[in-house]
Amino acid sequence: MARTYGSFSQNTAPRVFKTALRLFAQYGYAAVSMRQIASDVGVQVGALYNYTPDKQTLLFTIMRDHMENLLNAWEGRPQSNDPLVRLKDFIKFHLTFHLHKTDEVFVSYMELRNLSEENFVVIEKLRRNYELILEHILERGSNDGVFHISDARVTTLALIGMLKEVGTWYRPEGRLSSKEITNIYQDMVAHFLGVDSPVMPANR
Amino acid sequence: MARTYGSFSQNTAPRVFKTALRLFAQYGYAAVSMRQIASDVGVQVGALYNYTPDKQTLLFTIMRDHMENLLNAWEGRPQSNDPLVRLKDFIKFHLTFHLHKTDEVFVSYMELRNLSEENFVVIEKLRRNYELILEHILERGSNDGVFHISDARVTTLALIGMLKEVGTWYRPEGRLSSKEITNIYQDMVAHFLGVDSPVMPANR
DNA sequence: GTCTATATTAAGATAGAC
DNA sequence: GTCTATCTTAATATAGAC
Repeated sequence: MARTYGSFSQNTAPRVFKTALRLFAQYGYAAVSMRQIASDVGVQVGALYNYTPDKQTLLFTIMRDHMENLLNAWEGRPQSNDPLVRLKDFIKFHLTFHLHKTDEVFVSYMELRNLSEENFVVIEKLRRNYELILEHILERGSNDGVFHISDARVTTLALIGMLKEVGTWYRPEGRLSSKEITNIYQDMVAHFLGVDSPVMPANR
Repeated sequence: MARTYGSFSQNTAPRVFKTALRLFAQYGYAAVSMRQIASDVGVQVGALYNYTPDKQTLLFTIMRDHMENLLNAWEGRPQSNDPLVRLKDFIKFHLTFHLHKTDEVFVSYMELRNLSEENFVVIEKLRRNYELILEHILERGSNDGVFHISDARVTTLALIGMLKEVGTWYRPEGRLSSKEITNIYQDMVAHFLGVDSPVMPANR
């Protein structure tokens, strides 16, 4: 491929999105300028507009890609019929994904209000679909008598809150590994849902 | 008091801070301009600078006042020596405060990264002090054998996540009243901590 | 205490050269 | 595909009149 105007080109597209993601996570969408993104990528500001029609679309693309990756990754997994196994699978999946995609998760949560109305609708629907995965697992387990839940909706949201919180304090070099955290959470949540016997295949 | 330049003045100070709080909560600090605040207050932009030296201080003042109100309100309460009573008191206090100060809570959580370095240190310390209230209650209850906790720090953070989440979905006109939510949470958390007997003085 | 006017800086986005 | 240069708009903050 021919170089254009003396600059390296074929890697720019992914670098634009990665840089924007990192800066949005650190400073917030509204506080980051296109000039700052360009500077960190190592191009002039005009070049960015080869990769996005505007700043808003840059944010939207980042959030949509993340949510679709998340949903597709879950759908692509083998699904157990046992509610407790399914729940533990979900916790492991959620934590693995979220502890390794901290910027994406943070931006997708924090920048909802900076989406245009039409973009917000799209992202909110994807987000809701993800919450429904957990909600359905809980409903199923509750109906089967495996989980003991007083108010299903409140319990779902409380669990989501618990799981979301992890992203705010986890550090790869911290006291607990992502595997240890997963185990603690799996036990904590099972206990929380009043599961009778904690006897389970280990390290599922 | 004499009116100045044909305008009403004595109410402006609180209105500036209330308006800024509302707009920061809705659109985010970086996305809100001083002009927009002035317009909503009903003054010209220059008038704002009678009440704050700059925009940053406006944000800092809002966050500091909120955190100090929160801590002072807790300190001013009678404190029980029974860990479970204390825990339920804290949950009730937390939810009552947070369900009625949604904007303050939201801004204090979302805008941390828009504080200047020196302002961040002050707010972070206040935030940490608040978390420590719950952490100490759990430690005490754990030592007394009333609560059954595997990892104290993770449990504290999980609980904080659960409690924080409430602010994102509670609506005064929603299905559950703030009183009902409080009861559900008190029971859920007690169960979560493995408290043996749910027999408690009601509506504490 | 508030106004109008303005200084200064920086933002998003585009045009046209290479 | 990227550059430089520029258009247009809007931001924070200040000065001085009333």
